[in-house]
Amino acid sequence: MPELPEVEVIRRGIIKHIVQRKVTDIIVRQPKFINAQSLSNQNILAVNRRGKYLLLETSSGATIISLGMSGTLRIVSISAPVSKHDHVDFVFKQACILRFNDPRRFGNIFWTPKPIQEHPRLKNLGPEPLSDNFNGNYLYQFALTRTRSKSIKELLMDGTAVTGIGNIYATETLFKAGVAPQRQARDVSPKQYQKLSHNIKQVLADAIAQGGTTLKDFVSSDGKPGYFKQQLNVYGRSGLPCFVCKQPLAMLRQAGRATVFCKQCQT
DNA sequence: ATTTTCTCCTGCATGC
DNA sequence: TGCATGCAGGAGAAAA
Repeated sequence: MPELPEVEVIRRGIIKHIVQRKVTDIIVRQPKFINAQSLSNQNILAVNRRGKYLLLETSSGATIISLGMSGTLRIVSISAPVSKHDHVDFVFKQACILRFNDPRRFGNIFWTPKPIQEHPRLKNLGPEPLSDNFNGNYLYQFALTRTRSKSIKELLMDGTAVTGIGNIYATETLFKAGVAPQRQARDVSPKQYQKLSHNIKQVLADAIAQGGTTLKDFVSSDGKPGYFKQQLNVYGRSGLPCFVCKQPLAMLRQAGRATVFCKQCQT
């Protein structure tokens, strides 16, 4: 499940292969992703990221790619055999193919003319967690003025509050900060928000450095898995002993998503 | 206005 | 062996 770090790892992996190159052909094998055609014959000027969205920018606009749950983008050779769920090929003539594969098809591909940030999917996104305008004070103020009864976990996963943090990293961050996931966002203190925002940046930066988190199927653009999984403290470890206090980790469901946490270490 | 549920979808684990 | 069931989950849309 690509979250911000995985998308960033992919961005860094593909950029050198496709920037300043022209897309000469686009093969769409799944009708859902027909919008990919809009990139035809255009030159890629930049490869950027906004939250979990990847932006292939051209002089007239951008193709916006969301990887959903299971989407991957790989750089493969022109003659690479097509396999199952290879839904889109962006062909760069005599260079390579940027290949989009997505078994669960939760991904999306859009085209937007300039200005890119006005696209409905991007317009209402909160700040980038790794940027300077995301900090403890911002989060605290947001919780106070923009939430009524959201839990802290739900706040971290609310894209309008801060973008790119998914279930894995929200769960991990709360453990690191020692904050119980079910607590009301409004009741978390400024000091704890300070710690949370710091931990968010740390965890995300760490995960990027490790090449992302591979649970089952995430691979970067060159096919390599990420190694952050080895640093996961709680995610996916329900019932297993807490690394700190040895008590079995608890699990609860918030807004439909599983949260694993330690009742003793997180208060 | 906010919160819950539904909807995409496939693959894998479980249970009979 | 194979079938049905359940779950995972990002995020918009619809429903409550």
